[in-house]
Amino acid sequence: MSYNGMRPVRVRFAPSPTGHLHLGGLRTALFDWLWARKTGGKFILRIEDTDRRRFDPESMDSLVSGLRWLGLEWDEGPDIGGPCAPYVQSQRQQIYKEKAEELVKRGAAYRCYCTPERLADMREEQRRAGRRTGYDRHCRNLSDEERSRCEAEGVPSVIRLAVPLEGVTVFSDLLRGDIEVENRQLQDEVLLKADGLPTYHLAAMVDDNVMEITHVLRGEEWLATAPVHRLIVDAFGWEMPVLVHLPVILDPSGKGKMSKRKKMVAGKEFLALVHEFQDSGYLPDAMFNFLTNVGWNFDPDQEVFSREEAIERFSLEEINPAAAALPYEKLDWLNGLYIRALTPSALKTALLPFLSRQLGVSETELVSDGKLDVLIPVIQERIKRLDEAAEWIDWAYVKSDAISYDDPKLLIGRKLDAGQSADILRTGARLLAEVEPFSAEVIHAAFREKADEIGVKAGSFFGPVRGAISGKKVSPPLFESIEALGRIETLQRIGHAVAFLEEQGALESG
RNA sequence: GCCCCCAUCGUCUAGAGGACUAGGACUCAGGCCUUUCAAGCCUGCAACAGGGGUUCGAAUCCCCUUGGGGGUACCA
Repeated sequence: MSYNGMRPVRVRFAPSPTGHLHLGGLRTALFDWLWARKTGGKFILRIEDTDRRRFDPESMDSLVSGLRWLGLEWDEGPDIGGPCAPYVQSQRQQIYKEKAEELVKRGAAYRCYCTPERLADMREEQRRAGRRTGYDRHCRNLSDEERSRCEAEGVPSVIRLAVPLEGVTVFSDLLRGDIEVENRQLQDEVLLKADGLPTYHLAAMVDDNVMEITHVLRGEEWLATAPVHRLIVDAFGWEMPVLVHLPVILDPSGKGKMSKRKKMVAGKEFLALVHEFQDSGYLPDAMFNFLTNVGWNFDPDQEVFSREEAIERFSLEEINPAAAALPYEKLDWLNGLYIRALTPSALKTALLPFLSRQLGVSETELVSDGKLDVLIPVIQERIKRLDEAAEWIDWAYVKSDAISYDDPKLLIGRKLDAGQSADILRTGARLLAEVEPFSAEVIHAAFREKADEIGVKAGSFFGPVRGAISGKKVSPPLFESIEALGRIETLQRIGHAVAFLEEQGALESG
């Protein structure tokens, strides 16, 4: 597939390095990538760092690592170069300056000498008068004498676009069709700032042209300034790329654009930054699957699909122009699905950094004992995020005397009293002392047999043991847990539990 | 305020005039399974914002209202 039947597709993700990459940006990049891969075109990464004040040096890492995390490799970009290098706008200053001057010569733009103070006063006055705010075009009508006087005095200036005073500007959005805007609603936007750097309006149009971008995917927040971009492109006599304004991603309340700032909704803090999702243990494949289905739909009857399938089916025309909130619960569900689809060994690898951090045990130590190999397969279907694993198995990584039995119900079997529960625990301990080999399967069989023999329900038997070894009411399956813990440690914990029950009993009767 | 965009279950969505008694997924509720918790399976609750047109026929087309979102910087 190609643009105009001729040009190969070239799309670009053009973030500005002003902070951490958030999910909205990642989704834009994802759709760019999908389109490039589908069409056999190029996916380009371009850094739009034309705002010196908002520049954040750390954001480059965030951008790059976020994109890589999702697996969106680019074909041209700052780090790998390409035919249109450099791909960092601050390194392309000269070209914007020339292009801006060119527009001035053509009469499509003009120098403006207004100070920021005058602009601020003007806006203030407009606001007070209840009028529409906007540049009053003071410098558009400067006489030649005034102009040369300003130049002679060295008054700092910007270059502004000379928007037609009348008529309408029409541009086309792939998802919304033709959109018509009256020129009198438009501003004489600044193209080149006083510091010599371009604004987005100029820089993006110039680069999109120079880099032969065929499709521009960007956030819906750009829709309002698209007519200005059309005017700029026309002034140069260039061809307009296909515009695709992606719906904004709303915060979970469904109100307002998801921002980088932390926000609480329904008493819960929700994630917005890519690295936060990463740190919470979402799998890249799950995130890819999830994000692809927000604003676009793979198939109403198939929720889970591979990258290849997504590339195969993706189409720009099918993108839904309506803003959407992220279905976070669906993400959790999907992530759980992907976790369960992992091989235990792959899951172990993915889990190691999380467990190490949360359990305070080094990764080498975690790998050296065999516990994880027994435990991971049984917690696999119980976790939806990687960061949930630690709380399932933390009891296996503490000393036996660190297990607390404070909750009195912990060691009491269903329909049993404290004395009977202690007996049950002693029975279990006897079994565990002899069983050979010390494996979940064998232990399980032994316990079953004993339960039948003494006429105790499985739940009543296993419950106290579970409490004894884990200190928890809810734990991974009991027999794998026992196997992971090992015979000595298990017997020690049961011993402590029995002692605890006896102590309780003594206190009560005494 | 002004300009622009959008509008199907709580949420993500299918639906491009008759196949709609509006489908799927998540969530939630109930059930089965079961050593706890999960997972799995089954069942259920739940939507075309409102009003006018157009048409034999409208969730689908048009208009208005309402609601929501975006923009209104020498930020992107």
